[in-house]
Amino acid sequence: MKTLPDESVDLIFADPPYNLQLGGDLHRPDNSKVDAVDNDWDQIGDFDAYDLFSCAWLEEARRVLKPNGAMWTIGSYHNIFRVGSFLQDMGFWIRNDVIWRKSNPMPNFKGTRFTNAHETLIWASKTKDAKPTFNYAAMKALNDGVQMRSDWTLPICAGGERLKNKEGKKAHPTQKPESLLHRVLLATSNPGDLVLDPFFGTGTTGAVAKKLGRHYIGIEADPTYADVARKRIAAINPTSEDLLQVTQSKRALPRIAFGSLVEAGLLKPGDTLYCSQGRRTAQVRADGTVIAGGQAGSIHQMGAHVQGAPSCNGWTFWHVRQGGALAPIDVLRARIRAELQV
Amino acid sequence: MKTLPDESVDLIFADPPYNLQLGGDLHRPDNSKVDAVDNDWDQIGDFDAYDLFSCAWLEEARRVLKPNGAMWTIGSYHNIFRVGSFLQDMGFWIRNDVIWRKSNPMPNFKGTRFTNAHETLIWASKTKDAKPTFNYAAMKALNDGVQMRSDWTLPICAGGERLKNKEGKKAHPTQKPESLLHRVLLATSNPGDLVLDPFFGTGTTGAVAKKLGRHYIGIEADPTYADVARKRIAAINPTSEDLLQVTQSKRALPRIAFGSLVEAGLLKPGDTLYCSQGRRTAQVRADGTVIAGGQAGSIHQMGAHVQGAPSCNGWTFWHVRQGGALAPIDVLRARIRAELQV
DNA sequence: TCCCCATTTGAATCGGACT
DNA sequence: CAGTCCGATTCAAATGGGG
Repeated sequence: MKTLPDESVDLIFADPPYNLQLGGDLHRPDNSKVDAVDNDWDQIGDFDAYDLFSCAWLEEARRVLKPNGAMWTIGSYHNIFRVGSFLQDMGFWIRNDVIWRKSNPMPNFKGTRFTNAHETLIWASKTKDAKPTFNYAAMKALNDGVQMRSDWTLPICAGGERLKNKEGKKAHPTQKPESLLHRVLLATSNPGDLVLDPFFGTGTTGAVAKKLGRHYIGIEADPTYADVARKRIAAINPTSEDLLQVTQSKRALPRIAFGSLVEAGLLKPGDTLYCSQGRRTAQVRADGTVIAGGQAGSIHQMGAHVQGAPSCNGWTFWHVRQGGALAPIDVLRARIRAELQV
Repeated sequence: MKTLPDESVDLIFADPPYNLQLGGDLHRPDNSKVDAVDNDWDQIGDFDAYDLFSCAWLEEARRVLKPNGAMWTIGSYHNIFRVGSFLQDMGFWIRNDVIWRKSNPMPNFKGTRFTNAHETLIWASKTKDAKPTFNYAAMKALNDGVQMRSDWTLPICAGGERLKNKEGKKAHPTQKPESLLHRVLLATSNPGDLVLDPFFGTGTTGAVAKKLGRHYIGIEADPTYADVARKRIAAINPTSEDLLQVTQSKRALPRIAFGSLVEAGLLKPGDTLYCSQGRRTAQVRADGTVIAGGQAGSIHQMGAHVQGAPSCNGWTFWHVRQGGALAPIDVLRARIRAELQV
């Protein structure tokens, strides 16, 4: 990076080591072992060492970035707060933080935390007054005609896209999906621009840059990764129709948990639910379970329980009293759905 | 906050001002503890005051929080990276960063950025080794039976929930939705706990705490906001205690020794246990150990032994013959537990 | 060729009570 | 405080084999 001239690149995408601090081995409930990121390159050290490392590469990034260039970084809660603070301290101006919302994250196997289902990207310009590229209309088109939001729901890199080594194992433990880079490059660069990735890995940034007609520079310390990246990018046909591809955003009908009704205040803990006849009742608890017939469980389980049935759709079985009459709780769900649809 | 005793609160929810630069109406507290700031950062002018302010209230928060208490903060990209870094520097241990994904955010009117559609929360414990409350099973129940993720889709505070002043304008510019606090308090506190909100505003934290049977302390500098909060919370009827019980994790259930089953006569020495396929067997001994694969030990040890697995839950691995079919010995444990309840 | 079911896997700061 | 041992704990998507 030191060899690059000042103010020479249009966009930097940096996926630095996260400096994960893992304990012992982690096993799934079926006793299989999780293939964790325990590579040496991720073990930077304590916060002081990581801060020194971060400042060093960020200073170089700042030097080589054009005045109106785009600065992107990605990270998790382990490192992103530190990187974000340094960006601000150095005078970068944050335009957005963007959430990569994983559609298929790894679960929390021990039941100790929320599923770690996202990573955070930061899009910054070099200064407050800079005029970085932002292809607003392209983003809107990519998002079915409505403004692109700061949360992007994309699957993790798997299947045929995931590069394997000779042993059939993943070639890199943290390969990013091309869809993510596609959106980054399409949004904040133009064809012919020069893109720099100082942590190239297996070259996702280069692959997408080539497909989208951007030039690229990739820096990678590990020769094995660099070799994989070279072969990968060489196999890409730059004149293909890939240039026209856009990732489709899937907008499935959102699933609504019964607990959402309690959170939203449409139902309160202690409220009574009735069957359509009004003879069976259930009481709502704070976590979205209900008590009926002396047991606690979901609206579906307890609907089945009081009927002695194998299953039950609680949304249509249980009712609330509305102005003297009984209305199925499905009408409350419809109200939540209406709010969620922008 | 200075008047509160050390290690006295179970949960802190802090919604600090997001940025000194933008509002300009952020006043540094007169009693800010400058000597507590031991960071040696090379700060850029505008962030200095905000950092001093942040460190001051975070240090106090750390002092009053119980060793196993929960620390929550919320913010946007303007301030959350700084707050998150300070939390780490002070020794807080981040458990999750959580994304509040707004279903109805304000659009970006000028088309210059992505719609700012989320805010970031940080859930941290006081130290790495702390054992904070996490109601895993309740969160899973609230999310329709699947593990709660780190991204929460909830609408912004609007409609009847949004407090208005006499002129019909919003009483507070950044009132948080009760649904957000509901999830925070339900996940990481228990009924009877003491919740502190050092930036109380119009009292959303207090309102939800009262509804969920948590005690609360709210600190608010602006008397107008404090007045709104007092009236708002006074109008709330607390929920009766028994309905605040939430789905319990199995870890919270009383522990039953396998030997209890032998003592109670549910199993006899010499009885045979089977794996679910019936191919592996074990023999029960009088002291609650079993013999399998030529060795003797606990049901867990022998379950792991015959599978060649690192560990095993013997309660679900081993079965007994009941009327021709196989049933896990866990059903026998359930019978003992039911008797203990009486 | 298609459907079904079992298997595999992904940036993870992943337990806790008792001796 | 370290060691021991009980025993709780997973979701979405891709892959691959059998019918």
